[in-house]
This record gives sequence, C-alpha cells and structure tokens, in this order.
Amino acid sequence: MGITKTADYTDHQNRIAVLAKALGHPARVAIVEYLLEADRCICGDLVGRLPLAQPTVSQHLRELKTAGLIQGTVEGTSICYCINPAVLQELSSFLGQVRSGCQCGC
Amino acid sequence: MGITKTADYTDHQNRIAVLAKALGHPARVAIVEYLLEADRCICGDLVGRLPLAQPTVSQHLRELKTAGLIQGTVEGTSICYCINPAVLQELSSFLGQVRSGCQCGC
DNA sequence: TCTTTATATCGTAATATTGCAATATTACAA
DNA sequence: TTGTAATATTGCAATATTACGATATAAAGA
Repeated sequence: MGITKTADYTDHQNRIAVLAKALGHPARVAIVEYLLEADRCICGDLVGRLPLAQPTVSQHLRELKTAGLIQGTVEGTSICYCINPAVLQELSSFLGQVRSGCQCGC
Repeated sequence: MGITKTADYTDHQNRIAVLAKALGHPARVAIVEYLLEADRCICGDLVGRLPLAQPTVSQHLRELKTAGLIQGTVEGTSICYCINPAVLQELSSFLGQVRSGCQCGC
C-alpha cells in the first residue's frame, strides 16, 4: 500500500517517526553536517557540494524544514537556513531515554 | 526516480541515514518503545498490540534488525528480540554532536 | 525596464515503502 | 509422523520517495 496508518499511533510516536524520517536520507544528513560546520547556509552553498541538482537540494531542504529540523529566514534573494536545536532535542532525548532505559532481555 | 545515490555520500552519512530511516515509521518507534518497557519481545507480543497484521509486524522487525537497532536470538519456535544499545548509541552520539556544536547563524 | 541571481514549484519517470493474504518454514509435542 | 504454534517469505496493489528538467517567482542591480 505505501500508506502509513498514522491515526493508529500516538502523537509522540508519529512525531519521532517524522523527525527520524527527515534524517533518513544521506543528503539530508550531509546538509545537517554542513550546517554544523557553517552555522548557516543558503541553498546555493549546498548545490555543488552535494551530488544533486538544485531542485533536488531545494526539495531536501523543504523536507528538513517541514519536519522542523531546520528553519529558514528570507534574506533578499536568498534564504538563510540553520538548525533548530529545540527540535533536534526532541529526537535526541527520545534516543537518550531508550538508551538509558533499555536492557537486553535475551 | 526513488533511488538514493548512496555511492556519492560518506559511509558515515549513509550509516546515520540507515539508522534514522529505520526509526522513520511510527510502528517501528512503537516497537522500540515496547522493547524499552519489556526489555524483550517476540513477534507475537507485538501482533495485537500494533494495528498491523503479523506479516507486517515481522517485516518491521526485520527492518529494525537489518539496520542493527535490534537483535534477535532464536528460542525454540520463537525469536527473542531486544534493543542493541551500541547501535542506538551511534545515532544518539551523532545527534548529540550536532546539538552541542550547532549555532544558528541567521 | 530588462537582466541576472537565487530559490521554489510543477510535472514526470524510476524506484522504494507499506500492508496484507496466502503460503512456506521451523521447532516441538502428541 | 502428524499436528500445531510461531515466524518468515512471497507476491501484489496502493502509495510515497527520489531525482531532475522546465518553468515560475521574487529581489536587486544595470
């Protein structure tokens, strides 16, 4: 089917899944890594650095933005993107919780 | 196209993407959450708890296992699954790195 | 105004994912 | 050996994702 039955899960489960999915592509990992180095970027900075055409880069930026992982502010002709630490924290704290609370029972 | 050009990214970027993608579905988040509570589970524990048929649950378990997030050991007719903390750590430390090193530049 | 620059959106092809019914496999018990 | 219980695999339909060329939009400069 290809359709996820989101209505049958908790908001939290859906939220974590959305955030994780946003990082579930190497290009988007690369974008986040670049932002970690550069603190900010415009789409054009990534085109040329990534093995993707401009529309594809733009599309990946939009997905990161839709998930909330990055935010963009208009600056003339450009849009300045940067990481949203608060949203990153959501995913990070979920993983921390699992990691600290888990215990292999097999 | 639907095909990701993995060859054009670093091993680390691909690795993080694979782990994140494995968590990129609410059913798989729910499985990890259940494992956090129960420490272990067999497929049958999840069927009935999740709004999915047995083959679909099995498929999600396989994806988590392929990524390395969980491991399964055979126990007679059942397979006992549990979280793999070391692999979880990989993703967790990536996020920690990003979170601690990032600074909004816009 | 016309052009250039920067980015987004549209349309589309190729491929991947999701979900399930049907079936196969495997281990164990009677 | 036959049956049963627990999972996995197969095959398929519906939908989502990925990627890019073509085009649209919007700001700024000549």
